[in-house]
Amino acid sequence: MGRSPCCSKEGLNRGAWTAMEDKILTDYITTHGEGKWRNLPKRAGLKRCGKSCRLRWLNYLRPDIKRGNITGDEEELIIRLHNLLGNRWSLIAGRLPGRTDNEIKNYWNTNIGKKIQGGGHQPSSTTSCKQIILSSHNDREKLPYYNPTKGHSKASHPSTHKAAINSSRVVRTKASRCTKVVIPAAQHPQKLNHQLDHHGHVDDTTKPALVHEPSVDVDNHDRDDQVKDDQAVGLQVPLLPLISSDDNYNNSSEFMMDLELDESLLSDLPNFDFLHFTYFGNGGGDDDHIDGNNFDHNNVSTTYNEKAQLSSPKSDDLAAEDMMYGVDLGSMAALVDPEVLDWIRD
DNA sequence: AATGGTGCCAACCGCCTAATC
DNA sequence: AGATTAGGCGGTTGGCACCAT
Repeated sequence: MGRSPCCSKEGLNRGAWTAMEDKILTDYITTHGEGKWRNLPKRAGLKRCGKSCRLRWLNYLRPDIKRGNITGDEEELIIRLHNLLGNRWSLIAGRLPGRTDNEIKNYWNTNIGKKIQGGGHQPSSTTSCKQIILSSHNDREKLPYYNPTKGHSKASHPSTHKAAINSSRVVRTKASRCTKVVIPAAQHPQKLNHQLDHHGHVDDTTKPALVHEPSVDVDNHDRDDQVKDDQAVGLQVPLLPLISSDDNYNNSSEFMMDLELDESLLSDLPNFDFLHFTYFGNGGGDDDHIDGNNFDHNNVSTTYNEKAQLSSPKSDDLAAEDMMYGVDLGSMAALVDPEVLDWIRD
């Protein structure tokens, strides 16, 4: 019944990989391709667990991996995505071609977290981490962040912040297969004019954000395949969705789709505190400022909920119909595409 | 030069979900 | 349908390098 065991851990090598092991693994995968990790060690002649082989390949040996020198743009992107997704390192890594989830996780724990904790962060680019985070969550700085200066003290380790993160306004996602296709609102071409190029800058020539094929497992889908898929359908892969004040809330569906919103994420929407989820904007105080190089916005600080209330009013019956999980879908209309709402109602 | 503290990162651990039988 | 496992993920840790004293 079921599958046979992955591997016996007895007699297997552990710890750091040798150059010879790396070569064997690389040669084998170059010849036979990825996957079948369970049988790979035996076939390749490695005394390693398949799981270990997979990890070594994905995090270190893949030819397309960029190592070290995380740029300021990448750092900003990591911060923004982490702000939205929390410790979903694989999702964050999926938006940073050539970067691994492990690398981003390590970078966060050793660099960004410390900078934020210190409060005096000045990243390699012009925008501070703190500014980026405070721009959307002015109270986020109250959360305890990992302080690496204490080494591996459990008292200061990120794991102790799970509760804080889980209780924060991070959108929680789950790894699951996307079974619905949501066509972005292409009828609003002006909304598609602002995408970030791979340097985090606005690219007015960018094509629409991608909508994945329905059978694609967006969470587990390999990011390189994802990029290939994106390119295959002639779409540029935006590294980060951009909400502009010009677009107002109307492009929120693309915003969510670009973050690979699936059913599970939608199911988490009721837990999302829209009331306090403010737009990134460059108006207001210092802490509410985003570098204009990346966000050329007007002074926007209206919350999604406020936007929703400004949107089309609904009758009581409709309002009742639209209540789901205690959330007014009418209010959510400001956040998601109408077609998405229809689908949720179904 | 020796020692201790700290930072960094590769690798392991344990859990979860989908796949398989 | 239920049991079992592979693959994937985030959390955690061991060990090396670097630096200060």
